[in-house]
Amino acid sequence: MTSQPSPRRGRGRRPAAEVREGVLRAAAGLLLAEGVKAVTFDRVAAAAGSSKVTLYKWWPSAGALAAEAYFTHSEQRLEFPDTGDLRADLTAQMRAFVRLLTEDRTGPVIAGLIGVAQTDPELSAAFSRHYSGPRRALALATFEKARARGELRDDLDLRILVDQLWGACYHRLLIPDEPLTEEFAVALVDNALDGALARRPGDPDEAPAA
Amino acid sequence: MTSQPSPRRGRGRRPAAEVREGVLRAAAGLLLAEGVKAVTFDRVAAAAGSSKVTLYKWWPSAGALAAEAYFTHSEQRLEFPDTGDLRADLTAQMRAFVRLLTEDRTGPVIAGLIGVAQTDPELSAAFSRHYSGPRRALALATFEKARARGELRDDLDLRILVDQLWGACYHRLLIPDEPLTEEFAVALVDNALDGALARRPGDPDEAPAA
DNA sequence: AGTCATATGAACTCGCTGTCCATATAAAGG
DNA sequence: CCTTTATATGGACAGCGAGTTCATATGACT
Repeated sequence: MTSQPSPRRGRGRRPAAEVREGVLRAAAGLLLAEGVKAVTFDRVAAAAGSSKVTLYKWWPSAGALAAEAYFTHSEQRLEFPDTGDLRADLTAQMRAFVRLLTEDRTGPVIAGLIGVAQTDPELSAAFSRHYSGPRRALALATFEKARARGELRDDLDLRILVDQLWGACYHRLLIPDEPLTEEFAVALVDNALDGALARRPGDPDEAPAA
Repeated sequence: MTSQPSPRRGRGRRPAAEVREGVLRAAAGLLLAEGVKAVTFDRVAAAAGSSKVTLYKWWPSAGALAAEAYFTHSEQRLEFPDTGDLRADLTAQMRAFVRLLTEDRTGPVIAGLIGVAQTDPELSAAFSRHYSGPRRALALATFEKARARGELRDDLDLRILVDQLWGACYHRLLIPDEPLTEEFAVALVDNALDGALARRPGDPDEAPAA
């Protein structure tokens, strides 16, 4: 009788894990359905059937709660293909990333989280720790391997390469002056690998501008 | 007494231009002093000594008001050096951009505006129209000229080059996993122009991956 | 001067924030 | 099994901002 987990569970203390789980589930629901702005302490508490006070105890800001809810419930695969052909692997990776960012729900959610992060340090930290950080590290590791294989220049700052590629995609996501497409992803990789210069730098005589 | 333009100007209609000017000035003050979050209709109206109703009539959202205030009062120079040496010009431009983004006030303000824009379509449109759009067009024009001079590859999508360069800077501004420095700007330009590959593509025979 | 357009203050509803209680109950200890 | 302690709960609260409505005062135009 008393061990039944549900029927009239209303008032007093409930196990912390159970409460947290319910709150995160409710927050994720609101986040995916209505966007970041809908994730307020008030609405999450109401949707989860919990008390606002409980939420304030565990999460420093609504943004941090939204971030944790998203990262918890979206189990993204963090994998890089590594076939030994950097251009092919990178192209596949960037296409997948663009596909993720242009999905109906995912794109706006990620953009919204980054947006709120600009005025919510807690969310910013959570985003770096759970999302952008690991991905950056993974990309870097892939580049290290490619460089060890001799595919990349030795004098390159690989971190900058990450900004050139992922940053370009985020740029089109966050400041949508140009469309974010898979063709963009493909051309982006080529640009980054081959460079923009017309004169191939292999030539000893740099053609003078005349 | 009654013709004095200021002392007891309280009640009735005032010239639209004068009101708008005061509102924008107040909004810019709040924006620079306390950030985007401080630019609310309530506070701007109070600071400008105007009525909230007036603000609602002219600006669709607090974000749009903040954007207009910023663009109006920050008269940025929209110039590109064009000495005929693309690498030097671009390096100068990116250094200046990074310097702008890392200024005490400007950086957070721009980041905040982009952040709010993720959930404020009006602000997003204003940002594109007044800020990112013109800058993108200017950069593109510079690249066109460089390409006409033969400095850039003919098959290049120049718009992507813009994303690689400016997008990388915005990336470090908005998702601060790595520092945004002038050294970064310099290396970024080199990366974009020279490419990341170790094999110089100048060779007529493209080395097959085997 | 008279008329019209409109900026104004005040008041209002609503939602969200952040914090205060007293209470009910789960978990731990005897 | 009973007691104690920790804590989740509902309710209430003040404060702020969004967004609207109203009557009024006054600049601008005829």
